[in-house]
Amino acid sequence: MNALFKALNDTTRRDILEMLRESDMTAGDIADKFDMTKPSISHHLSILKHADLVINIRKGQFIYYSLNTTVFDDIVKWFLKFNSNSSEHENN
Amino acid sequence: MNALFKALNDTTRRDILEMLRESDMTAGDIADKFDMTKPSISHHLSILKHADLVINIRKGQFIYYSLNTTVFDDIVKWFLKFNSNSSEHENN
DNA sequence: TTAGTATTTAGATATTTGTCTAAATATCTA
DNA sequence: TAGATATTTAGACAAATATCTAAATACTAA
Repeated sequence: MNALFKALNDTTRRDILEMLRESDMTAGDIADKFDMTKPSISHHLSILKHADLVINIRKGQFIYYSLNTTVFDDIVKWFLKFNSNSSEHENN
Repeated sequence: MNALFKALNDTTRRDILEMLRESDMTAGDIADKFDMTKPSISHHLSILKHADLVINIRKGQFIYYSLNTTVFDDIVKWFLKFNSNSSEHENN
C-alpha cells in the first residue's frame, strides 16, 4: 500500500497512468509526451512498475508499458472502506 | 487531486484516517496513539485538513477531528476510471 | 489575572524525492 | 563487427518532506 500511494503521489506518474488507459505505449513515446528527459521518465516508470501499477514487455528495441488494472481493484477497496454508506453500495 | 494524493502518501496519515473511521477524536487522543510528538501529529492533521480529508471543530480546549467522507467519493471515482471493465460496474 | 491543559506555529535538520547529465546496456541493421 | 536507436543506470544536486524542540495561542478554572 505504501509503494502504491507513493507512486500515485506525482502528477507526471498519474498522467502516465491516464495515458496508458487509452493504449499501451513504449517508454520513448511516453517520454515524448512530457517536457522532461527520458531518464526522468524512465525513473517514473520504474516507480510505477515497483508499485505494480504497470507492467512492461520488451519487443525488440522497444519496451511497451501497459496498465496492471488488478492493482486498482485493491486500492478502490481501500477507499470504499471509508464510504460504507455511499451510493456505491446502496445502488448499482 | 494533488493535495489529496500528497496527504495520502504517508502511513501515519492513513492510520489517522483509519482511526477516524471508528470515531471522532481530539488532536491529543490521536497523538497519544503514535510514537511521535504532538507537533508532528498536528502537522499531519493540518495536511489532512488541507486535503479536505478531515474537518475539525473546537469544543472548549479540545479540537475534534472527523472524516470528511465526501472527498472519498471523488477519489474513488478517479480510480474507477481505470477499472471500466471491473465487476464494480457489471454487477452490484 | 494567574496557572494549567490542549493545540498549533516557527525554525532547524536529516531524509527523501524529482530532475538533470553522462555513461552503460540491449537490440536492430548494414 | 560497427553504427544507430531505445532504454536504463549511476551519480549529483536542489527542492520537498517528516520530524524534533521551543515558543506561541486558545481555552478553563481558580
